[in-house]
Amino acid sequence: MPEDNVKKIKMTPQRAAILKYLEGNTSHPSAEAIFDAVRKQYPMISFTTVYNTLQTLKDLDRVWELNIDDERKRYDPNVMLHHHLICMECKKIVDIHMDFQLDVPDEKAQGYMISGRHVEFYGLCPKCRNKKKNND
Amino acid sequence: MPEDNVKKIKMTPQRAAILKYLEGNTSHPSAEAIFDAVRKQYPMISFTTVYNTLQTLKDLDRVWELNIDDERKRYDPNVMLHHHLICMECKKIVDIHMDFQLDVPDEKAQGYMISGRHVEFYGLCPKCRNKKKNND
DNA sequence: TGTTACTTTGTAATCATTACATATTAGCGG
DNA sequence: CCGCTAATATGTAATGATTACAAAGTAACA
Repeated sequence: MPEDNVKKIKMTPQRAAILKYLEGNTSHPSAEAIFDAVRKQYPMISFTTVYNTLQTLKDLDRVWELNIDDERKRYDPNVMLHHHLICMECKKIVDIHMDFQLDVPDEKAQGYMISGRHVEFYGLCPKCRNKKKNND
Repeated sequence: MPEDNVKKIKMTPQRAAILKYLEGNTSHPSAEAIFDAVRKQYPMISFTTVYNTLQTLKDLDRVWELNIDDERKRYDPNVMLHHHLICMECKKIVDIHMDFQLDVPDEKAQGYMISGRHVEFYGLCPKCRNKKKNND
């Protein structure tokens, strides 16, 4: 039978609520955003639980911790290779699904063993472009 | 005559010391690393001055603030387009000078105006590779 | 159903960074 | 060279995100 390659974690209502919120979520939420969202369904959840759960999911490679936002960590349940575009104004992050050629030849790798790659694009989202335009 | 395209800032001993430390520096120092280094030559400098100066230099596009390290901001005096490789173990960052094709077609840009791009590579530096090996 | 290791919770601590009030000074005009 | 003023430096306090910890609770296995 096909092996289930998703490692088991002890399932709790809190974790279920967090996982449900993250499932298919492409908003790249911060821990706080996750906390606020989950709290609506599960008011007694604590912030620490959100952090603990995110740490656990990260260790199991079930979420990706993004450092792209300079103000806070953001989390992405999509752990397949993809890239991101961040609005420098409002910090909204969207996915870029493109297959860039990102091979680094040994002589440029300086002895590092490279295991991950990620392209960040910086710009202005449609809303913030408009705001800027109207302020001119 | 050729216009000097470097905007003037009021020069102080503190700023001179910070600039001197950053000049040609490829270690991608944190604010704390800059503070520690500059303090050796200029013991009375305050941490706040380092942050203030970095903010000023950032506004003038004379340094690049990197969010690649999840623990702290790192600063890079080289503002020409280049990329980075970070050791997931010790957080050492090295430059990758390569010219990747990173154009995003309009239909993938989701209305964003893209003005910057940056590739992050994750891996293990030579030292940390060895440590890992010896622990096996 | 009992046990136990794993989780949750709340609070306190930590760490990086920013805010602010006060003292100092670079750089300009005279 | 001198004096003025806006910009800067300093120290301390505040902030905000994240982590540590101890005590109480519970999922999941036998």
